Amino acid sequence: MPDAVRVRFAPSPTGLLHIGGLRTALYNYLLARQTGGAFVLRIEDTDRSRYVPEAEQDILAGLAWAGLALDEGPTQGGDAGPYRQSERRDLYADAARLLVEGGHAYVAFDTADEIEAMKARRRTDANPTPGYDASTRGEMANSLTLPADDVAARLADGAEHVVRLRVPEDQTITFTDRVRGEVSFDTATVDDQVLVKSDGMPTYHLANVVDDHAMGITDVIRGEEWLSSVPKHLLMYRALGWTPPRLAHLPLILSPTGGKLSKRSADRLGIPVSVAQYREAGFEPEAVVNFLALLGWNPGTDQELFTLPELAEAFDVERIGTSGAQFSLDKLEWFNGQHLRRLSSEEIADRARQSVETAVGPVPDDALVTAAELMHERLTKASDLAQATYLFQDPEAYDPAGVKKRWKDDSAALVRAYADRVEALETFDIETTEAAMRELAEAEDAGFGRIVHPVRLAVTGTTVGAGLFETLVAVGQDASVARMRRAADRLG
RNA sequence: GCCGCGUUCAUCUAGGGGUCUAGGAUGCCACCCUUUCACGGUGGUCACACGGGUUCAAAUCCCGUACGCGGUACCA
Repeated sequence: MPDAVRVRFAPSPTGLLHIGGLRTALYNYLLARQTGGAFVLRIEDTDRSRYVPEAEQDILAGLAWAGLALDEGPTQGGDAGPYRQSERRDLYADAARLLVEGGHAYVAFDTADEIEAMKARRRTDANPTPGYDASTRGEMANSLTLPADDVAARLADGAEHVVRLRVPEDQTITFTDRVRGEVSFDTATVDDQVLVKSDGMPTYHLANVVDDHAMGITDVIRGEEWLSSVPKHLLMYRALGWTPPRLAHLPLILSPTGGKLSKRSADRLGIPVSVAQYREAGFEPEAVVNFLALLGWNPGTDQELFTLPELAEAFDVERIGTSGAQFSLDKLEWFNGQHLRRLSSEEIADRARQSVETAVGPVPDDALVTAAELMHERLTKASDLAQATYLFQDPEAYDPAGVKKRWKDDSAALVRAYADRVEALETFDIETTEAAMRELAEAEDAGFGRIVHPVRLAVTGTTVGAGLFETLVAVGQDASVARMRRAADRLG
């Protein structure tokens, strides 16, 4: 029986939670739920220059919105805390010391200028980006080249320094990625990564390895951008005598035009990129989650519609795809409509309330639910309900194209005649209003369509919407009659 | 440039030597349903990047090329 699965989502609080980040979080969450393991949130705030104070709150809000409940994290705690890297510095310092003492890392004093000078010196057409590595570390100022007492003196002096990983020269690091299979790197292509920055903070690489080990993380699921740093991480695990977690690197989410889905490209294409934007755009979390889950993973069956628990059951790391997936707003909207249709009218009313009230002011509960019932099958987003303003107030205008198409010479007279019949109805419901119209059509020897379309226009101001008689009932007897007469007067 | 990863309809994808004249979904088009618009239903449109090999047989395996993406930071 293997150890219980522990996974983490480890975002850096440098901005709003990105949609790609949410997918990474989702896959981790799914694995945790499916195995009965733990889903941990760790805030990787080791870069002071890029730190955004509101980001952590946004990450928390985004995960909560999507329904990805945390088992451990900075706000609810857990046995493996603290969950912010800025609060775990001692751990990193200890690990760095161990690495240096074991000869797997070293202290370096080079300034940025000196490193740049080395690179300039080494730069050739064949090698435009020389690294700080086994081939160059010998000519730099570090504890490998300087006499021990000099190093000690500098350190005692408080000289600025970093700790670098001492990457061996000629090794091949091979590992198994659960998505990609066997991957290998030659250490000659890996440079001596800075592990501790001159401000004393660890870089991602050190902190990540230390924390994944300290927190008992068994499975790392993260973006493909980390694949090439795996050898560095593995070298550290080996040097520290720790067992590395299982690894799975996710293909990236691409913009609809194929490039990287960056803030900038997304803005240009008019697609949201942060989770907060999806929420504001009126997408349902269930739909976003479903869409994201299928962007790079598939269940191997024809099922496309999933709830979060269904996803947790069907999820399988081995079925994650290998190639980048382009984001498609069309498909997301389809998922949104599908998930909307699975909600009750009460739930839709709830989710549409804000947009509706922004459009027409306060609306009573029952009116909102009635409206939701009527428009249920027609909504792509709950907020679309706000477009049917006629369900809540008299139409202010009549769609010109609709008038042109549907309002004929006899329309005013027919609408007035129908208004009279509706007004006289003792029972006002779908059956009686429809019967009244059929009778009128017969009496006037006018086609049903000659009446129904103008009446819709008169009552709603548009040519589209739910069934007319259902709409009439929702609007109410008096209001319907009044609207018909007013339209007959106005449109002539 | 170098290193790594990838490449099936416009898009998300199934498939992993014969069952593939390549399946599903979105999009688009048409038709049906229908008082409108949707929903739903039916049908259509549309793909194995290219070139070599291996094999009786390749979308599937191997090699190369092209293209794309990632990395090449004291950012994550």
